[in-house]
Amino acid sequence: MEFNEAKEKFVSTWGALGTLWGINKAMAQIHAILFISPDPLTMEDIMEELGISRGNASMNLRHLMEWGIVYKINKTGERKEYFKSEKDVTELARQIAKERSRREIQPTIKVLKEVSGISSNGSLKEEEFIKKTKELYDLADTADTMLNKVIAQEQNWITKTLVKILK
Amino acid sequence: MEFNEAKEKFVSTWGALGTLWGINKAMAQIHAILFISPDPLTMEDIMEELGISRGNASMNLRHLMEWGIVYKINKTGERKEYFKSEKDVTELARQIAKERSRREIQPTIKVLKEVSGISSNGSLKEEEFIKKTKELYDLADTADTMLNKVIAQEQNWITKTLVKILK
DNA sequence: TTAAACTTTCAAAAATTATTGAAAATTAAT
DNA sequence: ATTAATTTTCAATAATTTTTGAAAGTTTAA
Repeated sequence: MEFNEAKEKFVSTWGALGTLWGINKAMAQIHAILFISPDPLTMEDIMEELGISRGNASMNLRHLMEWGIVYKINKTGERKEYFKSEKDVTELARQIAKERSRREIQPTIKVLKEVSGISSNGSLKEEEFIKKTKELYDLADTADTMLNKVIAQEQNWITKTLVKILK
Repeated sequence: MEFNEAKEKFVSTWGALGTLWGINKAMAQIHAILFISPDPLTMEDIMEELGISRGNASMNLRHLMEWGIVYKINKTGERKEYFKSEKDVTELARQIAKERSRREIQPTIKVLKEVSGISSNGSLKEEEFIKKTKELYDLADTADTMLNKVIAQEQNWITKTLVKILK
């Protein structure tokens, strides 16, 4: 496989994965080309490389910046804006995990806590509801805590060791 | 908050979370009502409770069965089919993780391995491509391994302890 | 301050995904 | 074998999401 084929394969796979994760294709693909590019790219570069419109590029770059995984840079003496992605994969994983926890897991945990807190009238239906939503609450809370700890900036001895042992 | 309000809130939150995770709303909501129901439900019950069509219920029940988190049961002497969900949250998490790993992470890992294996012509572009896709490969592989180990059926001493320590 | 270079916004169009509903298929009892 | 109960399939429709493109907005330099 030569470079261009590999690049296309990578970009389209990254786009497809994004789609499965609720991130739109253009956003994931823009991230992909920035991630593998040794130099920052302009909006024009991105539009051309992916064959997408200016509006699309602009909006998705904004989203990527909101996620904290793409930065805008200005080259002195140049009018155009350049974009580059977070290059450290650990940091990338951390940002994504953080964002997903904030947007998805935490709101869900909040609702699970609320609804599992109702008082039961003693019926089987209500007892079961409370029991099951409590169990989900515990699961989600554990998962979220672990996600945050494992990904946390300061990797402590335990987690570092753990990664080695588990892998 | 009384039971019906709590139930609706739970069902709709579960549906919304599913959507964010690339699982359609009906599928997630069907799972939700089965999960909190003390008894198995018929397709009719599900259609009525969620206000969805027969075709929709049928297809999404099939998907849930493919995911291994809903089972069909037949009551002796009854024509109708009943459905019940996996009730053990640990098992639920395990099945979901397994399915996602199989459908999403593993195919991605495969592509990353392929594309990072090309031979470079020595240019900065190609060197960077190989370096970055290799890093992603390592990250995805580590994440997948950990996911599988932590969720694995036979929780060993290390993981059990770990969950306690991290939480 | 004007003009050129560039970016953002957003209504409309296109593409994708989910849902319906009715016909076809299946199942089980008579 | 026929019928009635039930489920599945799938083409058509509806809903949602993404993308476009051009007008409006910004920024910088002269």
